[in-house]
Amino acid sequence: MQPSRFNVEDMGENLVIVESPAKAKTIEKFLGNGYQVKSSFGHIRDLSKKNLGIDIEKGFLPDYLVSEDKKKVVSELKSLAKKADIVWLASDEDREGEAIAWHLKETLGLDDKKTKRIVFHEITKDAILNAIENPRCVDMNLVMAQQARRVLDRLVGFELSPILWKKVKPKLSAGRVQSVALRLIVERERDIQSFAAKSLFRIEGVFNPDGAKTSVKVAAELDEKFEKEEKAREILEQCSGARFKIVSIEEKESKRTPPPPFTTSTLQQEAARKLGFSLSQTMRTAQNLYESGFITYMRTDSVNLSTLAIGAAKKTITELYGKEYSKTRQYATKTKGAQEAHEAIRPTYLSNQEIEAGAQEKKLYALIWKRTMASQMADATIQKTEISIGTAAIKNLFLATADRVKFDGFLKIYIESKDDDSTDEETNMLLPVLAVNQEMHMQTLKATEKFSQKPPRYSEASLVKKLEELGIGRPSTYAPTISTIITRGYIVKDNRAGQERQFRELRLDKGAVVSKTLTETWGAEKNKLFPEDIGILVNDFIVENFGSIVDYGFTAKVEEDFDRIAEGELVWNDVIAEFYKPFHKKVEETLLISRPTNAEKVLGTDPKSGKTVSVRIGRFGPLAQIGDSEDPEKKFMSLGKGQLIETITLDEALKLFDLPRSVGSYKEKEIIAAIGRFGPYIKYNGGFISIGKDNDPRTIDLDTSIRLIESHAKKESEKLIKGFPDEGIEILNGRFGAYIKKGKENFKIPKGTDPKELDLETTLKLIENGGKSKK
DNA sequence: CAGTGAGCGAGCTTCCGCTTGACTT
Repeated sequence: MQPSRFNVEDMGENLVIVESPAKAKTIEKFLGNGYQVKSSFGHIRDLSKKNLGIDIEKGFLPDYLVSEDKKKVVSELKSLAKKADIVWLASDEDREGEAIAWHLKETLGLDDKKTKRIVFHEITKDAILNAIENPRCVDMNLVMAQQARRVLDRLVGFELSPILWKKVKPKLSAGRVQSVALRLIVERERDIQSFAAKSLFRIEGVFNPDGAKTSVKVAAELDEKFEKEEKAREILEQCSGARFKIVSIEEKESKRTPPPPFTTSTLQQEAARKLGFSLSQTMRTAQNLYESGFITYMRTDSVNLSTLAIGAAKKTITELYGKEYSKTRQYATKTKGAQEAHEAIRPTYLSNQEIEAGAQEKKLYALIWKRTMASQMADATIQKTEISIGTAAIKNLFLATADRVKFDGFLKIYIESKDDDSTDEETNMLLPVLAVNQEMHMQTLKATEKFSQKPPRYSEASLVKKLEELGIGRPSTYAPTISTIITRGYIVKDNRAGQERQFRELRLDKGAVVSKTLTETWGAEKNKLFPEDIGILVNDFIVENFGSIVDYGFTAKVEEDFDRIAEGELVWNDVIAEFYKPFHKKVEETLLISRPTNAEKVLGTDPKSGKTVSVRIGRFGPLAQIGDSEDPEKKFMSLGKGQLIETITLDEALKLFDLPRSVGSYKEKEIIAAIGRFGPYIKYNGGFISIGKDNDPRTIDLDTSIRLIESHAKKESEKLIKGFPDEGIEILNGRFGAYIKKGKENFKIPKGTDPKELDLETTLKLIENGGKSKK
């Protein structure tokens, strides 16, 4: 099936190297005989990890090494390259891709004569054959721009992190991207803590055009809100018994356009909002879809669709919904610093509305299919009706609006979700036919106290959105960056219970205003990002000393320089030198100034003992302390979940010391209740039993504790399936099924083996060749 | 694998971006 111009005799042996193995497989099919397509699995070399991996004296000369896990790939590519007549470097067409091509050329020892650099924007036979006919050389300006990026990140990361080890705690980290992500979280938390909610009275009435005859209702809201309850009451009183009529009716038509196809960032956001997926879940599932050939590449910042895909969308939309639903659109990427080496994320075959795959894969595929299709569909036409209702009794007007979809267009299959989960207030989906001056009967009227909303906490997905807006980070690093600042203990992804708050409601009832105080729950958080004390400490330290690095515009600024290096207008190590001189000076200064990074905060005095109560970060995390450091009787307690040094009150700190507490005794042994690292627990007979969310260690009673102890003992007794005491081997029932335990190590049991039937010989064999599980 | 909270002081930790497996007690 191959075209004659590419037959074996003409071209000899050809080796094509791409970045991803899934891509390699597809391309090999298109090229056929004489072409072997292999993958480099991304970058093959990186800066040495010893010291900086950069010789600053020699103009920031990088010391590149083949990474340990890439040695196999590199040696395989080397031997294939030796046999090949031509090596085609087909890595992505962006800064990183160009660098990969150059590193391959250097590492494989390819000479210019037999090396060709090619790029293609879509994986179709035409595009690939066209690329092969138009080869070029490796663009060294672009490679040097990547080198500048790499060296800058290494300098920042490997000079800032050690300052933290010395001043705060070992193993901490800082970097151009992660430190900004942390800053966003810490600053947002402070905004939330300092936010003072204001309340306003909102007045809502329900009107009916013909008294009690029909059930058609118009819900309308007064065009003014009031700070004072008395003012709201006054309005309600004035409206009592008043005659209302329609003052105006306005009709407006508006269009809504579909959102562009998915990029990594928008896919992560929508999968979180619509499917409740975490970032890592989305990326893992998308990877599966990509490897099975269902979707295009999932790490992209491009909203571009190939002409092939646009054609397929037009055909499928016309078939499924009719010609009037199709509208061909080309989207332009607006994101800062986008490199657009790939297409948008879309189904490889748009005619496949559904696929055979796992449950998560199916759901994510359906989302991608709908979004891609919607992006090629017609605008929706919305008819908006605005009615105002007035009375001679007050100067204000009541306003009612209704949206009616005249033509659904793309809304037929896709509605984009919003970040804030504020529910839309009752809207009138259908307004009855009404006329100006028509009389309206007031059915109900009420005033409700509504509080202003605090700024929303970031979720993983909304943090990615913010980072992308700032041009910080890349599609391949959004999820790992957030994982890093969680692993460092800077932030947590957590749920928090809401608090109760009272609000007032006034209602007009038979001509009189009746008021009551009601209670609502507010501020509950699910899967949101919260800073931890150590994160706040590290952030403040970096903002104070290295504000320019965590400036929200820093990355955008250096990206401009990288672009100019790529254009050949600047020399890469000049750019680095200019940055490094003042940066390194500040590093040295900061190391010299020994400053107390961990000053304790005094909360007040313990009324019981008269001793000082303080909070600080200890060796094992944040703690509260009663009594000063010289006090031999001083007491410590770890802070609980959600408590921060910055915000904890004296009362909250004192409460911590209510635990551990003795619940009573059972079979002559004492039961102690407390809160540990894994949540609340009771301790009995030397063992720990988790008591779960439903029990509070401060109030748990003896009966409940005994029940928990008994059920725990029963579970423990069922844990041991079999034992070989002489060898110190046990076969146990664990969370993931049966496993073998020898000493402190665990071993797997292959599927299909009945653990009860295992004899010593096979068990020993399993231990010997069976994969040891870590830890 | 939980309740601690000082300690002799070797050698280690760490960045961002490109890619997939190996792995889960």
